[in-house]
Formats: sequence, C-alpha cells, structure tokens
Amino acid sequence: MSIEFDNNLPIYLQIMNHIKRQIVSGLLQPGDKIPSVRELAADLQINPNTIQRTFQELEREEVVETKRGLGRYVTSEESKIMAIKKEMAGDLLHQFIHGMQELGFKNQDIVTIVKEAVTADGGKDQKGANLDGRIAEG
Amino acid sequence: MSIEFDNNLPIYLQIMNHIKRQIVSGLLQPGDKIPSVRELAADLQINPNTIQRTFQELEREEVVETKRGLGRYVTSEESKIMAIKKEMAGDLLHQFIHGMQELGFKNQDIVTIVKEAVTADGGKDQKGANLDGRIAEG
Amino acid sequence: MSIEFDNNLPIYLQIMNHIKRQIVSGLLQPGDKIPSVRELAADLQINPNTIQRTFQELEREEVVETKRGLGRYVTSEESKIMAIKKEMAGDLLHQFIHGMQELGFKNQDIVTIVKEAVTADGGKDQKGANLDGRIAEG
Amino acid sequence: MSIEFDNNLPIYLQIMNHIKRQIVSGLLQPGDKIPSVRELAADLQINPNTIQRTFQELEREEVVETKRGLGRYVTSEESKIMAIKKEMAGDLLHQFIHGMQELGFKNQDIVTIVKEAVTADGGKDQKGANLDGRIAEG
DNA sequence: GTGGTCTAGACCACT
DNA sequence: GTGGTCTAGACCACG
Repeated sequence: MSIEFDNNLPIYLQIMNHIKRQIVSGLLQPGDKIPSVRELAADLQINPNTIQRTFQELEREEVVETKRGLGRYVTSEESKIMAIKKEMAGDLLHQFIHGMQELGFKNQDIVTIVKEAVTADGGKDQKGANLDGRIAEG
Repeated sequence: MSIEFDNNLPIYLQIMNHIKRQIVSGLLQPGDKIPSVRELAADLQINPNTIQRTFQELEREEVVETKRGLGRYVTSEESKIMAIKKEMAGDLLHQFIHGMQELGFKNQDIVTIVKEAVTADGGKDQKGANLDGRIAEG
Repeated sequence: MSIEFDNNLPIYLQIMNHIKRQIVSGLLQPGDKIPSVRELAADLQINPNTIQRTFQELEREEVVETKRGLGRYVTSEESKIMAIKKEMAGDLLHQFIHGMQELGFKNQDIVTIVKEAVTADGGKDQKGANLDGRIAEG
Repeated sequence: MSIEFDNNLPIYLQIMNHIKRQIVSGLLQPGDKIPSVRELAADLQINPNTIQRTFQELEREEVVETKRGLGRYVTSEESKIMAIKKEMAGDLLHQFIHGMQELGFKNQDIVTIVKEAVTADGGKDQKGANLDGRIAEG
C-alpha cells in the first residue's frame, strides 16, 4: 500500500478513505485481515498514533472489527459495505453535479462532459480536456 | 450576499469559492467592483481580517485586482476567468470520475448514473437515488 | 509622459522618482517649466490630490520651485541637481553591492557580473542571464 | 537570529528576505528545520501571527515545506534554491543597471563605479564615494 | 509540541 | 473611504 498525501486533508482521513475504497472496490474482501497499526505505520512512514486514529474511526463506522488478540478484520456484513459504497458514490455524485450547476453548466452539458471524459481515456489526467466547447456555451 | 458556512472548510476559503463561482457564472462581470473588506465583513458577520485574507488569496489567483484607495475589482481579463472556470470544472470532473472508478464503477455505469441523476430532478438532494441498481452490478 | 505603476510603491513616490530621473538625466533642464497639477493628473489618469502630493514632496526636497501665478519650475541650482544625482546613484550602488554580498557573492564576482550584464545588451531584460556560472561558484 | 527592522517595509517581508538570504547563502541548508512560529516570534519579539504570515509566503514560493505536526523545513530541492538565488541576484542587477542608466550613466561608467566601490572597502557605507568624477562626466 | 484559523481592535498610507 | 499591516489572545486539529 502506498498513498500520495494531500497536504490539505488530515492524513488519518486520507488513509481511512483509502482503506474504505479498497474494501468497497473488492480489493479487500469481507472478513479479510487488515494490517496491524505498527505494520501499516512502518509501511507508510506515518506516526502510529495517526494510524491508530484511522482505525478508531473505521471501527466507529463499523467498517472494521477488532477481534481481541487476533487483530482487525474487514466487517463481514456485506450490507454494511454496500451501504458505504452507496454513500460514497452518492456524495461524489451530489458534489459533482451541484458544483457544476453552480459553475453555470446546464444538465445536458454535464452529461455530455462526463461522456466525453470517460470515452477519452478512462478518466486519468484529462483535467479540463474537452471542456472548452461547453464552457464557451455555458 | 449570504453564505451557509460549513464547519469543515476554513471560512476564508468558502467565501473565496463563493466569489469565484459568482464570477465564473457571470453574476459578477469582469471589471465589476466587489464589496469592500469592511462592507462584506459587516454583511456576512465575519471579522474583517478574515475577509482580507479571502481577498488576498483571490488576488494571488489574479481573479480580482486592487486599485489603491478605490477598492477591488473583478479582473477584466476574460481569458483569466475562462481559465478559472475550466480549472474548477476540470477539478470537479476529475475528482468525480476518479473517485467513482476507485469505488469500482465502470465508465459506462458512471455515464448512466449521471444521466439518471440529472434527468431525475435537476441535481438537488438526489444523494444516492437511482444508484442501487448500478451498485449491485459494480 | 507615461509611467508603468508598480502596485507596491505609492503612486506619488513613483511619479516623484520619475520626475527626478528626468531632471537628473537632463531630460528636464534647470529652469524648465513642469506641467501643472491638473495637466499631469489628466495625462496620467491620476487623482489630482496625488499629483499635488508629488509636487509638495519635490518642493520639500528643493527639486522644484513654485513661482506664484506662473507655475512650477525645475530648480536652477545645478549643484542641487548634482547632489540629487549623487544621492540616487549612491543609494542604487549601495543597495546593489550590499544585496549581492548578502547573497554570498564575492566582490570580484560582482564586478564580473556587472561587466557581463552591461556588455551583453545594455541592461534591458537580461535578468539573471550570465549569472549561472557565478552562482555555481558563489 | 536578529534583524534590524526598517520601518518602510512590512516586517513579514523583511523576515522573509532574511530567511531567503540565509538559505541562498548556505547558512540554512536544504532539509534543515527552521524555527517554529512561536520560537521565532519569541526570539524576534514579533507577534506569532506575523511570523505565520512570513512562513505562509515562503511556503507559497516553495522555499520551505511544512511537515504536519513536525515543523517546517527548508526545501530539499536544491534547484529551487538555485532558482531563488538567481532570481534575487537578477532583480538586484536589473534594478541597479536600469536605475543607473535612467540617471544618465553610460555602461562603461557603471562598470567603473562598481569596480571602484568594491575595491575601496568591500561595499560597506561607501555611499557616494568615488562617484563624483563619474557624475561630472555623465 | 506543531501549524492553521479566527476574532477584536488598532494604526497607517493612499486616493 | 479604501486596503495593508500588526498585535493580542484564543481555539482547534494534527502527530
């Protein structure tokens, strides 16, 4: 595991999101063991306190469970994972559409922009590409 | 002008984004005078220093210009405004598509979800609606 | 007359320096009439109060003199002009050499850099050209 | 660290330049920890907010980096430091030569004046010394 | 301990 | 009246 850290967001949140994404996308399966605090801390070169906080929060959200003396495991409740996926996707969607509307884009434009971005190269590094036409109209 | 403040983000950034959106969406035109520090501070019930910080950052991004002793004005370089709009839209787009891909959605699913969200109700509060089907497949 | 204004320095100071430079370099001769406040204000698109302040300061430095009802004139005391030239040149020189020394340049390097800059193109827009070698050594 | 403050320039800029000079001249090495906000504030008898502002600007220029919870460090990119040194020296050079030319000095005179100033006493307080001859000719 | 943000109130220079 | 800077003191999140 390796993460590019963004200075604006707390590290523990970034790691949290990273793990949630791994779970939601299936990379970590329900019931899988997750690394120990000290292991992950060494791996990511992060203060163990920060990792500890990450896990605390994940536990609070019932994404991982602690088995005493054995370690931490991804929750085996698949419905919980589904709920998280739905929540994360809903947040992304809402934030995107709301944001685009505030910038003055019309709904139809938004769909077109997404379609173009996605067919172009799969979404990597096309920041702003294909946007020019829409903006001129917007 | 009135803003609902979100506790997670610094106030000065929220005001900054608010003004950038007003400019980019055409509500504030190039060359328009923007409120004075004291005026906006009184209006929003925010400390003048915080407003000052907001404007300072907007100036650094060349979105507004100061005319000494007269006040601050929206930049009259329309190309700059276009660039900002493109940047803001590109960021939103990238964040959305990248995020959805990390959650395990396929490109075609992403397009469909956006299309449904947009045709449903115009993008307001549809958090998670219509997502269920796609998630089951993803 | 036209001046490119730098936002960091007060406008009245910039105009002041501009006029002093014109005098010192001979462009304005001792005894020459200088423009009236309202004339210069209109010409430079500057608030007349600012021009007024400019002239006040120039008068305080005895660079210009007012002849009542006739207008303002460049001082006819050539020794005064010489003194100003010497002062301005001395300031420039001191600021330059002191600054370069603080950056870690040796005296011999400073001379070489100036020589190269001056022989290159006369001092315009060669910001940093020919500096590379010296910096590596410095 | 101690600085003589000049009332004309904002304190935060003076501290900024002071630190940049320390870095550029090698007194602070790449990767070195710089004093904390509170520490430097106490040391210089300056309000911590002012120091904060100083560091914020240095960060914007990528001269220092923040490691969250740990402190601030001189950038380890030596090329960046070189670029800063080049920029600072270029600015000094340009300002000096351009200024002297505006005063009516010829290129050869400028070189001679610098040479004399530097050989005289190393650049300290020779304001105007040795200038007289040149000025008479200029 | 570190930096980041915010408030309150003040003074100054400029137009 | 405008923006720019500075002080004093406070609270918070992060590591």
